[in-house]
Amino acid sequence: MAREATSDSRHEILQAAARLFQQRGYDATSMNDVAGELKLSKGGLYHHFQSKDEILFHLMDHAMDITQEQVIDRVRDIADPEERLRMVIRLHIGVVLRERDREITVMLHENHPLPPPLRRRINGRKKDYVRFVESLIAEVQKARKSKCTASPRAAAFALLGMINWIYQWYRPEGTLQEEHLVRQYTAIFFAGAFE
Amino acid sequence: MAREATSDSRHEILQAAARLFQQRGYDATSMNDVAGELKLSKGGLYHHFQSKDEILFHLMDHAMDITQEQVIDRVRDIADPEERLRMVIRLHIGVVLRERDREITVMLHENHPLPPPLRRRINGRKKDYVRFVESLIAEVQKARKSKCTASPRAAAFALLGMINWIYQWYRPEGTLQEEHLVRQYTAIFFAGAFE
DNA sequence: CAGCGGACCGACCGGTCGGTCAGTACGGAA
DNA sequence: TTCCGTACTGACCGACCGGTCGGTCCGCTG
Repeated sequence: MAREATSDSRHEILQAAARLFQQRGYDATSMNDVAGELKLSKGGLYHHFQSKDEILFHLMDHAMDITQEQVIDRVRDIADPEERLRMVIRLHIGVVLRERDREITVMLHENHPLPPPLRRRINGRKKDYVRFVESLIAEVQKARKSKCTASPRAAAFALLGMINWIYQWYRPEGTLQEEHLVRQYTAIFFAGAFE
Repeated sequence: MAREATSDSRHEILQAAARLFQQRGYDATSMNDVAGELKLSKGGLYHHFQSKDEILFHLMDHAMDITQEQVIDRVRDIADPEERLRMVIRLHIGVVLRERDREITVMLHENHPLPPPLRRRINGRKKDYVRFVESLIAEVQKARKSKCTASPRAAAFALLGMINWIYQWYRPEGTLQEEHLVRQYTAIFFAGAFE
């Protein structure tokens, strides 16, 4: 009971913080701003978290949890590597665009220097994800017996770059909708922009 | 004389600010930090610029000048659209990686809310550049008589995303060097990751 | 009922921020 | 020599920052 209430509070704080950090940026958001969003004082905030840094860390760590659950775990059972990669592209775009998952864009954008141990943990998880995409690309290249002009590493960075950059320009009310984006990005990555 | 000296000072201030903003971020860099880099007091800084915002604006505006000079102006005389696009990719990557041009990554990363007129000017110039790339892609598609599976707009965003994201992970001491990057990104964008 | 402990408030801390301003040093024009 | 504009200093301002702390409220347990 008590534990759950605490956990709920922490979760609500993280949600409010994610929304504000995404809108105004981490540095430009004060702890008073976060407290004001909830029915809480700044002091009350520090009952749940030790520091502003800790909030950012948990936000980012949660963003990596979301990526794990919403992307990696959901493609595990797809046998064909190419289909798996196509689904990764679709799901990863979905996670970046989903308005509910604001933690993702906060994690993508903020590079506030966390205390080294925390920073290492987040960076490690990010690198794991890059390696996951990289090895999947390598698998597809192998299955297709392609000439391998592109190294899996560079291809992974290119793919993650084009998807992760979306948050910089995407507007839900714009003409480019999620399904179009998925199809076009997939086509470009698999066959280039001119096939 | 006097005007040139002033102009020189402003330029030096912008350079120092660009370096610090890139390293620590705009919000985390104080005007004292900037002054400390030069032989100047904070008050002296305000003799050359009205506000911290104004420095950021001129930094970003200069970043767009660099893009204009180092990319757009240098491909104007290339007749073949495909060759022109290949050169744009090469030059744009060069600008993002060049350590001298720190303004570029500051402009790419910071989204501090500038006063609306200034914000509009920067956003306008950014959009102009996207349109430049977009129309170049359309031209290449036309010349190649390609089936046009990808809309030029989405392709432009994809290309700019994969290139602009580079600053997030690139380390000069790493194994992926500029020339490799240029060749692989060009290959991927033209023919996909598996041809 | 007592009393304990988690949740929370709000005043407060030292420090830093962006920005201001009176004053000064100085080079050149008159 | 006087005077003026430019470049610049350094002390200073009010606002606000992240974080702390003594104390209060209240539901649960015994």
